Amino acid sequence: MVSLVDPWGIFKKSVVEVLESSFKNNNWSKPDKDFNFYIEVPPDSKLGDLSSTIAFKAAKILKEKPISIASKILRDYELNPNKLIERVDVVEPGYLNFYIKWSEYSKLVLETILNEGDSYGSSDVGVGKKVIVEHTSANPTKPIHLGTMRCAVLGDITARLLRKIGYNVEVQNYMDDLGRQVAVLAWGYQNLSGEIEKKPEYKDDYWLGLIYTAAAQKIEEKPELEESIKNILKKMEEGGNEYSDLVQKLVYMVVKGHLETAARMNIFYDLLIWEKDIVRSGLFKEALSKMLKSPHVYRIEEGEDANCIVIDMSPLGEPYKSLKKSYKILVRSDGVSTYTGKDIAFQMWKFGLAEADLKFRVFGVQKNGRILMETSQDGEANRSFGHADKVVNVIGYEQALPQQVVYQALKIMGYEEAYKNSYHLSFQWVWLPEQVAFSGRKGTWIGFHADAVLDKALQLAMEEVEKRNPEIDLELKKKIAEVIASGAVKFYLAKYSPEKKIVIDWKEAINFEGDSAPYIQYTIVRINSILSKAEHIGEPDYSLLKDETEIDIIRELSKFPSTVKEAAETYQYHLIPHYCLTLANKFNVFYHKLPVLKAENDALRAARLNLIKAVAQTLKIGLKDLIGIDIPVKM
RNA sequence: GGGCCCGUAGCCUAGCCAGGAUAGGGCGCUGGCCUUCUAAGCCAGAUGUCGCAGGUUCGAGUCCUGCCGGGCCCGCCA
Repeated sequence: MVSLVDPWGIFKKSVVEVLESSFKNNNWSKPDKDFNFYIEVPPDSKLGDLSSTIAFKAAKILKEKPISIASKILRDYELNPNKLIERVDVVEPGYLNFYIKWSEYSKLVLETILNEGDSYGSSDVGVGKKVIVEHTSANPTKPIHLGTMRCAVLGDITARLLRKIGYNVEVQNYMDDLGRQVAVLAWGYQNLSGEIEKKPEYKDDYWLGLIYTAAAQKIEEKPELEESIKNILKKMEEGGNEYSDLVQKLVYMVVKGHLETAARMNIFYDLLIWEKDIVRSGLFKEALSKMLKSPHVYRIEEGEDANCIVIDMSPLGEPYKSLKKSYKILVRSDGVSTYTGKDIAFQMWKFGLAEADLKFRVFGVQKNGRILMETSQDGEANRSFGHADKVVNVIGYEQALPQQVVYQALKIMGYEEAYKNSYHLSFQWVWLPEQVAFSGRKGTWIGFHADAVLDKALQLAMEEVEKRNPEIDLELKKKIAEVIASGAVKFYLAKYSPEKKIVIDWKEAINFEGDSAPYIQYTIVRINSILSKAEHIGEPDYSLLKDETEIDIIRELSKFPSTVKEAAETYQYHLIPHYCLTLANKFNVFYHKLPVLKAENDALRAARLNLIKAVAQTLKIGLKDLIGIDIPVKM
């Protein structure tokens, strides 16, 4: 970490100091210690860079008109001015508007950005702490569809953001290789792989997905096939037989496909976790023995749930949320753990509250060079996994209640820290046109799986590149088209807030104009093109950057560190795409208005060159480092 | 029956948690800008009962209550 300058934060602090000292001066008391002086960004920069509505709030308590309170604050300020503040205006009926002293601020902002380089926006919030981000966790029976991709994109950005603010991040992908669905896949592979031809262009996950869907439909039609599925499930549980080997082989084929798809969007993982290994590691048994130490976890002796081990949720109020009973069953009367039980145990493992006999080995090397590990019976113990200080689970919104139950259970059992540091990053699924849900069983995913969307985007991007840059060679064209296509799709999944349902709209998903990744990519390429023509940069005089388009850019640039921090700490990852769009737009407005290379004099030319360099650099951090979208060399 | 989420122009969306000054963008539509740094861009224009009704407040898209519409969840299943 080089340095951690947050210019906007510094300006805001200056404003707070002005208000604070005036309060002290007038002997006004603050209503509470978190009192924030109601500082906000005015609707128009003509009304200041920051403003405060404190006078309205204080008016009630002091029984004085807002305008007179504001005037008193202004008077105090004028006796003790701040070097970053140009002036303070009092506006009817009582606003206090603070204006930045740009001659000082521009220099601070631009020098900070150019000095810090790629670390601009970094901070030390998470230094020395580890966070686990679990995402994707798709059923390994079919290719990833756009909904799962949204999960992956969301998780990926979360991981990148948390890394940016200093956390040691471990990205996990949890695979259910024991469920009924994989048994159905295995049955299909044995009985239907003859009729569903594997065409050369099919990826394994796509082909097996077709088989899975066909098998699921067949089984639905002929319930008598249920017997075979049960048989396969039994064999899978026993392990060490032809069925368990087959399932492992098929699941590996599918997951490799998932990883390839994710890699197309620059999404990578640190650890694959197989449910089978969790079950065999004895994790649940160990966790359960710890759970039983809590007075709220006990065996029910009689009644309909006799012989079940449960956790009493009534300390949270009875009944908790919409649960029908005041307790949740952790172990069934037949001694088998429930999903809730397993989830609690796994969450405990993530925090290092249960160790179990989990072993790890190398799965492979990813496109970005990072090694991907997996759990395995044949691996070795490795204490570097798990033991997190904070856990983010990126899981669909429909699991809001079960996730809450898991976290609340930690609290009830006395793991207060683990409870406080568990976060369910919930998101709405992607819907097919006409509000049809993605379904593996029904096969509605076919044609809308992530690879298909990316392929279609690639084809359209290629046409665009062909049209706009016919002179460049084919290899480069392909490379550029790929970056544009995957960027467009990833950005589409990233720009909406997670609780909004996305109904697939091809025009929006594969959009190269407007609020899109290519718009930002184009802006960076455009700046790089100017910079490459600049040859020399003289001595800049930043105080010459006086045009409102230049000021707008500097103001926006300076907000980057605080935006990153806010996005990471409040999990509002879509703030980053929006930030990039806003900054790119401000640059483009400036670009059309003022010349850079042919600026009136050398000092201004140098200042503008550094200004646009700072824009390109910040956009690159936002787009490439935080959203994980590459920048083409040419567009 | 209970709980959670969403409802902002023809379509998509930001703003809502921490209430303030003319509700920001994008797509689409109309018109303009490539003999000066890449037009995947920029400028101008039209399009809004912020789901509805109350309430709190000097002030409500934002907070509270009720309702309407849409999605989801409430199992010894996974």
